[in-house]
Amino acid sequence: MITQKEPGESLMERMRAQGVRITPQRALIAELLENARDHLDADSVYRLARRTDRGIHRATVYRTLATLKRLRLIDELDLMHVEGERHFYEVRPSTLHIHLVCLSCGSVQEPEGRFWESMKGKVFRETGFKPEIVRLEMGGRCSKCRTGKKKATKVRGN
Amino acid sequence: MITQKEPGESLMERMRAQGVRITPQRALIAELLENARDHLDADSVYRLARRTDRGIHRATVYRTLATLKRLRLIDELDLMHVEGERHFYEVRPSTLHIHLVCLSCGSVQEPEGRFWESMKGKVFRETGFKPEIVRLEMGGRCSKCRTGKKKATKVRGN
DNA sequence: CTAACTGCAAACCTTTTGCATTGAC
DNA sequence: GTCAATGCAAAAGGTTTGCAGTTAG
Repeated sequence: MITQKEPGESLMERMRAQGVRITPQRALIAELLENARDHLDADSVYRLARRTDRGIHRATVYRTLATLKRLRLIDELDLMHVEGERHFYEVRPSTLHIHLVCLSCGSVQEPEGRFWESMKGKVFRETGFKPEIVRLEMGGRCSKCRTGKKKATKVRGN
Repeated sequence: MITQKEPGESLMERMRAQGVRITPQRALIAELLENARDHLDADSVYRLARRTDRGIHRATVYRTLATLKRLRLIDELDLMHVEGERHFYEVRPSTLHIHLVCLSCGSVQEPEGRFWESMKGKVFRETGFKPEIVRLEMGGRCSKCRTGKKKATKVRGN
């Protein structure tokens, strides 16, 4: 769901365009992030990367994620901490979307739309604050968990 | 700024109403959270609490914050991690507001308004997801930092 | 009185850092 | 060839937990 390929360049091409030195490790991490079916946290990236490169080090993963974040090529998410204190990452999407995290089953929905996009302009017009990064996460109950059994599978506080 | 007193009961009264055992430590922590002028993180709560109760323990602070969070009496914020990985807390406000975190100076604005409140209904109507906790944080540049000197005081990635 | 809470200390988990070596451009 | 990135290991930072003693209701 998070992998609607950007029309433009790949993450690696954009890294190169930003003047970042392309190492095999970075290329691998970029590819993993782009092809991920779910949101990955640092440890997931590390374990996936090790399938291809046995020697890759955790520190390299962290450093690469930090670089990508600094270049605004990926966004960092907390997903309401339903899964502990990990941070998750996604390739920065072209249109703003929000994350609906079900506190019962842990599923994450990502509705898109003009409505969310309009928030940035509204904030700027009303406060003079120029938003660059938007993180909108809602915790609650997805329709399945609400209509189905009341007993939640995996209730989390926040 | 975050202390517009709720019309209803105090945080401690609401804890009691929820069946939580009121200890001096919990009463103290609740009072600190309610009277805080800024957003507090766990360590700030701990240090403030120690001014009154020398013997209070960090673990008690963490456990009380977790309890309040579970009861939905306080909300947890990350404030875009401009200050590291700490979590900040605020007494759950009656009206939804958003947090605008300046990546240059670290200031936090909290505009309120119907617009943000309307997001919950919109999400529910369009997706069937019932939002309980909303966390909307934007990172960017506040008007001062944009109009003033271009060199930021304290630039942070995200 | 008793279940729930506290203080304590140790563990835990994720992330960061200094340094010598390796490698991209 | 040179500067930047990697692997390594150690430390940092923030949070959690098991346990024995204490206390609110």
